[in-house]
Amino acid sequence: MQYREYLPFWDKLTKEQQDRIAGVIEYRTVTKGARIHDSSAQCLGLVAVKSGQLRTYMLSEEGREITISRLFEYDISLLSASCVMPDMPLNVMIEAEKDTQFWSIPACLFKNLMEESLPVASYARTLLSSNFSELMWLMEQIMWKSFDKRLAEFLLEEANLEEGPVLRITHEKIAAHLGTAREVVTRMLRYFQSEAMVKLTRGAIELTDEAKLQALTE
Amino acid sequence: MQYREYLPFWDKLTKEQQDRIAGVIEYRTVTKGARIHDSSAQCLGLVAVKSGQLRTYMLSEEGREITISRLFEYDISLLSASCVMPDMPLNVMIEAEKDTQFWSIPACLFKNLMEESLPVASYARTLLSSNFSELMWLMEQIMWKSFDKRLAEFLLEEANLEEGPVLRITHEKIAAHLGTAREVVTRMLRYFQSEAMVKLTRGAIELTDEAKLQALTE
DNA sequence: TATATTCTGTGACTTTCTCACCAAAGCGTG
DNA sequence: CACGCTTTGGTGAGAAAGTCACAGAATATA
Repeated sequence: MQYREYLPFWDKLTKEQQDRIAGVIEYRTVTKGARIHDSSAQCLGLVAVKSGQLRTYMLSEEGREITISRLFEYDISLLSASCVMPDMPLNVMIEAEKDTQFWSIPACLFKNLMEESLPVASYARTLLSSNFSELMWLMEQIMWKSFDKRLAEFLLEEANLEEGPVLRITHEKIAAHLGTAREVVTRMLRYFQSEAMVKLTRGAIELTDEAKLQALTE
Repeated sequence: MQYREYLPFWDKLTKEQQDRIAGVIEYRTVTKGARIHDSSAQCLGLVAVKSGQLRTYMLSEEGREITISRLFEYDISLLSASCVMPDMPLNVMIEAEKDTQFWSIPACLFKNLMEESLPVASYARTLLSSNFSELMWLMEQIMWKSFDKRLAEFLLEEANLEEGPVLRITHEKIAAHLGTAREVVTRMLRYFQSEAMVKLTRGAIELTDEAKLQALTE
């Protein structure tokens, strides 16, 4: 029942609408690494994260990935509802970066709600608009920033999430986040190490000079 | 007054709302090459194209460009209204690729309409969702497709627009559309010519083997 | 015609990506 | 522990794409 607080538009719904949600909303627990949505499967609908961490990403035919966005507690994603949106089939996948608990509202119900409730339509519009901005930002990064800057930024971000200077992540994963090849990450990290910005060990990266990394991003 | 037919949500508005639009809607005529919106200037709001052709694009600090979308008759864009959308300042520019006539509704009015009219909110949501899809598609192109395929696709698209196999466009412009450097375009075009797919002359490109270009894109 | 401007062509170099392969570290089982 | 297996990281060679500098050709303009 506590899902109300995770749905910002809840209070703006009629009793009847709330009941409809209550009737079909699903609560799920997934473990780290689980893939909870792919473009082939039927639509998951709206996803509201209760705890943990999800990652949305694009997947190429050759198996290359790039992270589009990351979802934390109280975040909501409509990407998985893209099937009710017009036209193009988006190759968006969602997987759990940590053990995660979330609710999902089937796409068809949410679509109906958007069509009959102004607050829901507004909320969806705001969300989409913010997703759009973020995608534009990502595109700017990819198009116009050199890889050393992008990697430095990623490492700092990651350190922030982990709340410590030691990241337990493989080069492979980093490559998937940034949409490049593992070798490229390895080589750049070695360069960072030679400049004393990081210390590399198997499966972990320790940031030894965050200021220097920060300087690099600018 | 004929702008009604260019605003798909017009019939769903109240008389009062229609009057408010009528009071502030602007009709403008611009000539080819004109820049009608940049991220610095105040918001243009919603743009509805009556005739001609507009191009929305991103601009990097170094002056590099990449085309995000192209707008033709009956197309509507909210990009220029991004200021009313949350957060990030988008570096989106709009310029006229041909002499163009369009209407614009100020962002603040449109924002109000979205908040009070379900059909308008719905329409905006649909538009945003479709913009998002297109941006995702563009990103896939950039990330996973080699440049020869992207260029071939662009040439064919352009030939379609011009309704003829002779494109009057410079390498520089193509580079701006595709987000790359002019030299890269020149070299690839020379390669296409050596393969008898195009014939190059100053300021123009003739497609001499569209089938072969088509084959390249797949 | 003379001059300026725009457009295209090219070589040399850097960055990023790809491919192929190898080595080291950890894991599980007998 | 010893053995093989899997995961992770390292590296060279070469291709693709972007950068820089400059030059020549075509066109516009004076």
